[in-house]
Amino acid sequence: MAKEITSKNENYSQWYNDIVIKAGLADYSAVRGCMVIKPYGYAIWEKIQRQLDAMFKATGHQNAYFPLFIPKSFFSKEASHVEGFAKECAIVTHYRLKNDPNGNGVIVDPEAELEEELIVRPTSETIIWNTYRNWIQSYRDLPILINQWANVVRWEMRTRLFLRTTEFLWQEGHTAHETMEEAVEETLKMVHVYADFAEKWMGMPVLIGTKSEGERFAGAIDTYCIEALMQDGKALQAGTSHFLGQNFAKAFDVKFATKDGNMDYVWATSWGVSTRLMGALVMAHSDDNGLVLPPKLAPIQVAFVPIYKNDDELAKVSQRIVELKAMLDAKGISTLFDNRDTVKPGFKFAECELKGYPIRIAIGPKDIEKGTAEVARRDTLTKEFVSQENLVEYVVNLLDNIQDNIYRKALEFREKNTFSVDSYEEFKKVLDEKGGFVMAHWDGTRETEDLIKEETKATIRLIPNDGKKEEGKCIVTGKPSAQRVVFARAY
RNA sequence: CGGGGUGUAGCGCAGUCCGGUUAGCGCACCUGGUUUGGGACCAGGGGGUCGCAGGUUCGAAUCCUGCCACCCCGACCA
Repeated sequence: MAKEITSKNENYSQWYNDIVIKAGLADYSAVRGCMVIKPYGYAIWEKIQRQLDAMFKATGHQNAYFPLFIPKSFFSKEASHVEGFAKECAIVTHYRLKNDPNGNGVIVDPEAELEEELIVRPTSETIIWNTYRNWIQSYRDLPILINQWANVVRWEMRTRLFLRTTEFLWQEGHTAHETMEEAVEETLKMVHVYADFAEKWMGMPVLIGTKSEGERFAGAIDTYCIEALMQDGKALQAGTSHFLGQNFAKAFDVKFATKDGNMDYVWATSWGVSTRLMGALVMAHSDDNGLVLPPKLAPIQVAFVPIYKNDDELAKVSQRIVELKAMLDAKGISTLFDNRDTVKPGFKFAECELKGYPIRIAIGPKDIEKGTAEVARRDTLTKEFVSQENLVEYVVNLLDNIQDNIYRKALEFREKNTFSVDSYEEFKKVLDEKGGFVMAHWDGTRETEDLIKEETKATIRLIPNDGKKEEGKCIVTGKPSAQRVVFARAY
């Protein structure tokens, strides 16, 4: 098979592409900027979806589905929103093809032009708020807590598998509230749901904070986010939650009768994570041998590899594996018995590592004799002989252990790559030599933010929500600052 | 949208500069056998409109013109 992976140190982006392609997560497609998510990759996405969906339901949300197409006029209703997305919208102008009279296949039928063009949604605030107007008359109709799983299209200049593609899958929550306090609370609640998910399920530590003006969602009053650090020292925004104030309610005229008989505009939030999380997952944990998956999101948690020299041995080994597999299955562990006779064990071992199965168990004739099994863990690449009697318990514990260890490693990496600097020179030096998160004082102005971005390519990833107040001076202007903010070069 | 690169079998490539049998190689695939505790070996076999369209020529993967696609780097963005 010869699935050589480019070394991470040699060429990080090639390493990333190699893993995505060779581990079978995704494939390039015939369409520019669009990818095919392959079954193994999609299985991971399904696990992500299942857990997040449960968390949304547990916080009182329901799923619904809104149209892919949005009338162009909706976009002009919220000024900053249009400005944010106008440059990357795909537009439907016609609804019919016809045979080319010159015989060159089909052409767009010029007769079939739409009266009003449709925008392929880059996000759904406009269509949803246009709909909510009809659903909300009184405070009794509130809150509305809806989520949708959908695809969206943003016409990007440059694409990267999972991290940035023209079409991607995501979920977007859109809620409507009676008061500002309630909407703010919802916004914060959901960013914490994301943080919880990232840390407990993906094994990926994240910072929680507020976006600066320059990084804020188009149309939001405040954007909260979770931000993770990738192994190349670049930051990756992994989820956002927006407090939209009354901006969309005003744009779409969504008013409600309050308890005291007045009319008021509805308060809104929206929040989302996308298949970009898949990219984050790859870059957070994987190594030069391939993918490393946290057990909680691994489609296959334990792979069995039989070792044998002849049919007789195979029969004995298989029988034992089937029994052990059944015991693990009964514990809710997803297992694979790799009994292909077309490849050798060594090949299977390499493949298990490439695909990131957290645990691999090899059983051969000697194990049958001794009542043991060779248990290898993907995260540390170490192996140990375990007695078959204790195997189930051992595996159950080991899966937890691996989940913890992956998180701990990532956390350690982030801590080692988070720096505090007090001068602009030091700031640039750290960025160039080490990367990572750089904590520095900032005077809070858009001008300084833009200047730093222009000169160093680093952006303010977030203003920490739990940030310790600390008097200091802006590294660029020397103006007073109340707390450090997090800078980084980002994806 | 700027810069660079690539397009030849499923994948990775050679061949292109300097046109000339039947377009090669490795991996993968198929058949048979031997193998199987870290990416097996031997033998045989199948698979190609050389990205597309024109042109030059007795003859084009190779030269010329145009187009298309994808990747990488940058600006923009989740």
